[in-house]
Amino acid sequence: MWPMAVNAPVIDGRRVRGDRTRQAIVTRSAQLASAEGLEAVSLQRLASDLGISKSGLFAHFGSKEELQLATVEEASRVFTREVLKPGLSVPTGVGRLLALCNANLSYLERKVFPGGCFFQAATAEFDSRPGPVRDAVMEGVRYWAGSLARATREAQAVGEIDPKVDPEQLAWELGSLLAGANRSHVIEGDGVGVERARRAIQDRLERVTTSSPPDR
Amino acid sequence: MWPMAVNAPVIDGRRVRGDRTRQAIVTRSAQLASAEGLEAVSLQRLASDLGISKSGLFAHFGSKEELQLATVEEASRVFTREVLKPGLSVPTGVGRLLALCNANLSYLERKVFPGGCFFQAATAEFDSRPGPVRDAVMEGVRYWAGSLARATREAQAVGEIDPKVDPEQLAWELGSLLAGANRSHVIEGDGVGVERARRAIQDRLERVTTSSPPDR
DNA sequence: AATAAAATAGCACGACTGGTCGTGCAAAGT
DNA sequence: ACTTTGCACGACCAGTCGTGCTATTTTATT
Repeated sequence: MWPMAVNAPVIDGRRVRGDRTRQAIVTRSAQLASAEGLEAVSLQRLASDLGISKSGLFAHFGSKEELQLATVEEASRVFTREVLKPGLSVPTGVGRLLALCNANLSYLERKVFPGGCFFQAATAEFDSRPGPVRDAVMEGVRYWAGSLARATREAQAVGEIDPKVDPEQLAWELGSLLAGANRSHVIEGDGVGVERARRAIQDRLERVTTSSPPDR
Repeated sequence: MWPMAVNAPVIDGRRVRGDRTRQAIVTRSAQLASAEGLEAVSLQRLASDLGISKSGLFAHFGSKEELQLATVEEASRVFTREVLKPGLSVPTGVGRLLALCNANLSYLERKVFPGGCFFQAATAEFDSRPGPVRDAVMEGVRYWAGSLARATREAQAVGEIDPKVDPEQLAWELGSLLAGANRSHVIEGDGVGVERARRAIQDRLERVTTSSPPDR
């Protein structure tokens, strides 16, 4: 009966049904928003899509902005689970850097969000619109960029990347190539962009990787 | 008095004022849409911004979709004037390829569109929304990607780029780096992203440029 | 100066928006 | 068995959306 019940958080026996509904709402909201935009997903649209009433949906959030914030939170959880966690499970070094990139590309290929990367869509939509939603989106984006940069610095620190390269610059380039993969993947539909990004990243990393560990 | 009147097309003495108004409308529409999105710019918003009535504005277009199409057309004209024309004025070769990239970066720095590249914003908004507007946006995007690819192939044909590199791959990477510059420029506000892109492109081109013309 | 035509303004419409209200129902606690 | 609590519902609000229809003003031609 309950649509898209994901996690039934039976904390101490209370608030079972409501939380399941709420989880289903933010999950579907994130999916729709990745394709159509956060603002384009109206309460009516989302409610009828889930088979519930608009007011029943709205009761879970004090305002539409809070629904949007909850949606961004949900997207953050998904991104962490699907990209950050698998990437960071690889030991520090060029391997981890590559794993992060590949996890991102895989997350695009598997269409975890049907409209491509949620944060890329949300960034384009809210970049020039100040407010709490924009701040939440930006926090996610910055965390991802920071993770790439940190992984690059660490790979350099363990001697696997030429000490002459600027790690921030390298991380920026990798991030741009990954973003380009998302763009191509969404507008072309096929996997050409992802393959191009994979090759570009492989090339770029090979060029800065030290052939052998320094002191051994 | 007339805001941003560009071309006053006094063809045979008729339709002077109306065309100026129409031009002012699409110009402002493109500016606003680059920052807030094409759909977010309502007729009311645009009309009051221009100091005219909503119905007076609407009379110039049969529907909102036609206004959006006219806006995309205007953005195409601006992009051609500000990026394609200056870039293609440089002779074929790596110089032209670099000129195209630099023209794009300059167009970002000069904030020709206050919300960053119009087509990048429009792509993100309409990528998953079929229709004439999406088609028009995609045509512009594909033309730009095609121009980059053609310039790359030509530079290779005149022997300035290593014949072993895949020109489509190289052009894709340059396009992604330029898109990354726009993203950074919009969300960070400063010129760091543009500088990163400039350096990355310089590096990437230097690496594939043949040190001297082949047969001489 | 008179007239035709074009451009703009005024107004109202149906649809939809985010948001509030009171009500009913099902489960939990006593 | 009775009460309390939480969740979802339908009806409704004021406001805005795009879009027509009609009037009024402005311009060009005679």
